[in-house]
Amino acid sequence: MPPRRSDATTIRKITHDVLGFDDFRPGQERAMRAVVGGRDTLAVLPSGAGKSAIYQVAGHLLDGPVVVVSPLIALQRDQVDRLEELQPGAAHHLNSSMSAGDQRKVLEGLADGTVLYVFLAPEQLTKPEVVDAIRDAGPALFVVDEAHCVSAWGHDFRPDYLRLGGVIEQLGHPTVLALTATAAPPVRAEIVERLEMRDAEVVVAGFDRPEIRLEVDAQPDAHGKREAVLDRVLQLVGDGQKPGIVYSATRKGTEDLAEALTERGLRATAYHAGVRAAERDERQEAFMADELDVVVATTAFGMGIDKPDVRFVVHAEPADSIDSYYQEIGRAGRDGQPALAVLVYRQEDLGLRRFFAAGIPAEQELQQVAGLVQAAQAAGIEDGVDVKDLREETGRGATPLARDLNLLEQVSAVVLDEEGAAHPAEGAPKPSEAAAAARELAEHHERVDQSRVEMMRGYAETTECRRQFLLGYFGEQLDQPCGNCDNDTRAAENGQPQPAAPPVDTPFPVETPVEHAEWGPGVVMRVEDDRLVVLFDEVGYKTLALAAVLEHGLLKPRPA
DNA sequence: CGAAAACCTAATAATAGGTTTTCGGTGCATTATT
Repeated sequence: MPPRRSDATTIRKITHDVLGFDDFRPGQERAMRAVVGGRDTLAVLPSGAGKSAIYQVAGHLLDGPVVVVSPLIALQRDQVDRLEELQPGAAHHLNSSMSAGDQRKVLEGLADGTVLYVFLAPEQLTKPEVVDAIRDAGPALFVVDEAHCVSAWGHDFRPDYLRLGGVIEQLGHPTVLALTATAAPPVRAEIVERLEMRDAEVVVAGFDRPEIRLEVDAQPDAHGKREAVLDRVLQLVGDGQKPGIVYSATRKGTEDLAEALTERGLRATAYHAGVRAAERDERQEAFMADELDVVVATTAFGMGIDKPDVRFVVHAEPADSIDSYYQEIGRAGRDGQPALAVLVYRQEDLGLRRFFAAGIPAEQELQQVAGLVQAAQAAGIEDGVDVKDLREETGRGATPLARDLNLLEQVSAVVLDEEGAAHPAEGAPKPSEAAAAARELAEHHERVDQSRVEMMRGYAETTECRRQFLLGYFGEQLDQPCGNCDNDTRAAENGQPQPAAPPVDTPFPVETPVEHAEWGPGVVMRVEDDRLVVLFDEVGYKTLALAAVLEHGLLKPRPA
């Protein structure tokens, strides 16, 4: 159905009347127009760029409620509170922290038109009564907030993210709006694919954060690294550059660093998922209220932290990808004032990231799971196999089992019904064949994930402008070295400013589609003096020496 | 993959040194006890 009022004037008027502002952030208006015009849209916009304004304005112009999928209950609450000020009573969340009665009231409110916005986690959409209620209300817009979770969490941790595409279909495919602050091109492609977005408009804007200075402090050993982290934080806080966040890869690492910083007189605390909920909330609130100099945290600390005056983010270990790293350092300097991102780097620390990126399930395990599902049907069990039963029969944990089932589902061996029970797919291959196909798929994921870790290494070890490296990873070109990273500063001090732009006569400029004999099709992501970074469909990111490429004719241009 | 803990060993007392084993991140929902 064509929208009635999608013109720019109307959008501007609604934005002014409802949200009270007249100037759009980059990309914001374009995304609004696409959504109001009924087009599926992926908006990659920086935090604080008013992503929620996009669906708020659309909510005013469209006919039907807005469904917002949000990964954390805490985020749902924040967003409902914010909307409450603008449109009292229109926004509600729906999750297991509510009484059954309150949950039912929200669904009834959707039916009678009093609830205009509903915020929920993807797990809610596995319940048939929730999906039915939303479908019957005729939703106008389906929003996936923090949409990178689809790719980052869907495969094992929170598999219901991978099923959102099917849910959207069940809802009659309302317009889909996916929102995220960072996503490299392959992550964008996966979001569009998994959500089954049609003819998606992709809006990417405002990636650069020039106010964040980028530094890497390379350290040879564990002790030196620890001291370097502590010294740096003490010095920053001593200079009044606070508050800040220190990221560590392990819970134990956060506890150790927080204790050491406290001993040295700072107001520091650890934050990770092992801290009990009430205590975590207190620590987060203390940080927000400027009662702490520094929070030492795992990745549990982040989404929803929108504090404008964070002055530094120090990493005691590298992140698992540049996507994650950029998201984490992006929490600094949101007020636009200078901020600092330091990665204290040891090569060995990439090992943990490689470990998490690894893990191809044994073919035997996959075969066992596929076999159990088929055997149940052969035995005449109509309801399928419950995931809980599979856990008992295989003795495996929830996370690996979820991954196995996802893989088997993707190779058309297993389907999961609305209750979450597993059935054999129609015309399912034999368990042995399904297992082989699933393993192959897992190998593909692993190659890509490992290549993302390698790109993190590339960032840590590059001698060129770090901002050009980061932005290049996201497919954005920065023509000049930024002058606000350690490499550029060092070059300037040595009287050898970084070379301006890559030579224009390179045979494979950025964005050239190429073909490699072994690795297949890919796209050039980055060009340096003597090497190329190519993103291959099958194996992820690869760095190639330009000399070898030219000498052996490794790459051929490919029609786009 | 790498660090740290746990477990050995060789020796005749306490502990240094080597080998094996374990562990590591993110949250929804649900259910069983206080």
